[in-house]
Amino acid sequence: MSAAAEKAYEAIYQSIRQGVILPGARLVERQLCNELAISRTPVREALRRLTAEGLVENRPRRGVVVSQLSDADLAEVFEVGVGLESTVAGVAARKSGRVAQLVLRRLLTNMREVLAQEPIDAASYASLDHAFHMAIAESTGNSRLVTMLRSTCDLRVLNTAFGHYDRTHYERSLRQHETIVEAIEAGDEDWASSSMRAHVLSARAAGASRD
Amino acid sequence: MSAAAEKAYEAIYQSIRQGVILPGARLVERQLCNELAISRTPVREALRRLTAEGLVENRPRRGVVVSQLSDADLAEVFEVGVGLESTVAGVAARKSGRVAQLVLRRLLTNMREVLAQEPIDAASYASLDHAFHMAIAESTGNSRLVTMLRSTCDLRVLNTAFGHYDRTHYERSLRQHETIVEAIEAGDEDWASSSMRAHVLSARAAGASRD
DNA sequence: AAGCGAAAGATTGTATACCATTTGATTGTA
DNA sequence: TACAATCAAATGGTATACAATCTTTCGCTT
Repeated sequence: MSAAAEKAYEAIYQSIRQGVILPGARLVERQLCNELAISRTPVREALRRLTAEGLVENRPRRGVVVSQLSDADLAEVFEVGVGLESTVAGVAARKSGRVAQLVLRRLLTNMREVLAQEPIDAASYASLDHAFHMAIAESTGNSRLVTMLRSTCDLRVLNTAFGHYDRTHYERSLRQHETIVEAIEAGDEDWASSSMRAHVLSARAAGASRD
Repeated sequence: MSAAAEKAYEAIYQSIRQGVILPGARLVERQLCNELAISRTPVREALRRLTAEGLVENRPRRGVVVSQLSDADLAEVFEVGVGLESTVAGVAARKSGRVAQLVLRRLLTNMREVLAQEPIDAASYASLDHAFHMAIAESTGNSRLVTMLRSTCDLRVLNTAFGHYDRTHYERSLRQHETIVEAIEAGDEDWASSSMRAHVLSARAAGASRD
């Protein structure tokens, strides 16, 4: 993807992830062209890429809308997430190196600091949580795992954001994160895989679409 | 994706999967336009989609080439495959219905018939094997699992095709398929998941990029 | 003869024009 | 007033023209 198309993708992607454009909203090509000062071709390219990643849906001849996940959709995403994340954690336990593990430790520290505040800054925690999961994926050195996980994480973040989380939930999440890091540092594949699985399942049980 | 773009995608996709276009080959947009009698826009759209799926790679300003997987790439694909396929099998054990299971039985029968011949028709078995794995995925009712699995299956099929398989390998593959179906029919998630995992790992061990 | 450099050709990236379909509004009628 | 038919505006799909960049080749110099 080249300059203009990349610019369009990044702009739209960030707008969706940061909630500037809400689920259900319609994306009109010519409108995006004006805002970004580029032509339709790269805009369409960006939209198709977002479609492939599941962030938007393409109704033929009717334009694209930001994906609005039904309960069934969310269940699908979690089903993929449980399998994918536990696989990722297991591989990370086998293959992650020292520097990657230091990054994870650093992220844990930052998360603790966020939870030390009152009230809790949900957006900050969400951002750190996302970074945490992606850091584990990247530590596997498997670019395909990274891509797939990014897709499911983005989808989970789409229609929610720790809305129902209280302090208890956050602290449980942090404890689980700590366990996962310990398992990865120990190089214990099954332990890492299982604790990540438990982590994702508990997030689903909490009714949040994200952990 | 609409008419022309869909046509382009399907044509290029099939050409790659059936080996009409070999890995490493360059795909020139104008040339594809002439062959398909459509303009560049839908051709480019198809190429981007294939890029997202990993079947082709896009070198900016230098065109797209059919993906040629290195050993490291293949290892990545298998790492994803092991996790994804075992997840799929587990979900299938929980959710697949009677008709889906009958389809699997039918595929087993067909595979047995292929192996009853001498010499073994590798292409036929490969086709049935692919259908088998995709049928399990579809029986989960989870469209996202289907999409992801299709991607990894296609990649595995890309640079090989049972080249190193002898009759022993084929028969082992068939036995494993039978076990997987039994586990799914029994509704036993762990059994299904484990036997699928074993199946994929044994395929990797056999040195083939496909099972 | 070998190597470097410039120009020409080929090919991708971007912009725009045109066509087909959808959407919505307006007007006429029951 | 309610409904339906029709027409206009909006918008996505496709084709094509233009620009930027890469590749290759040909010629010049050493």
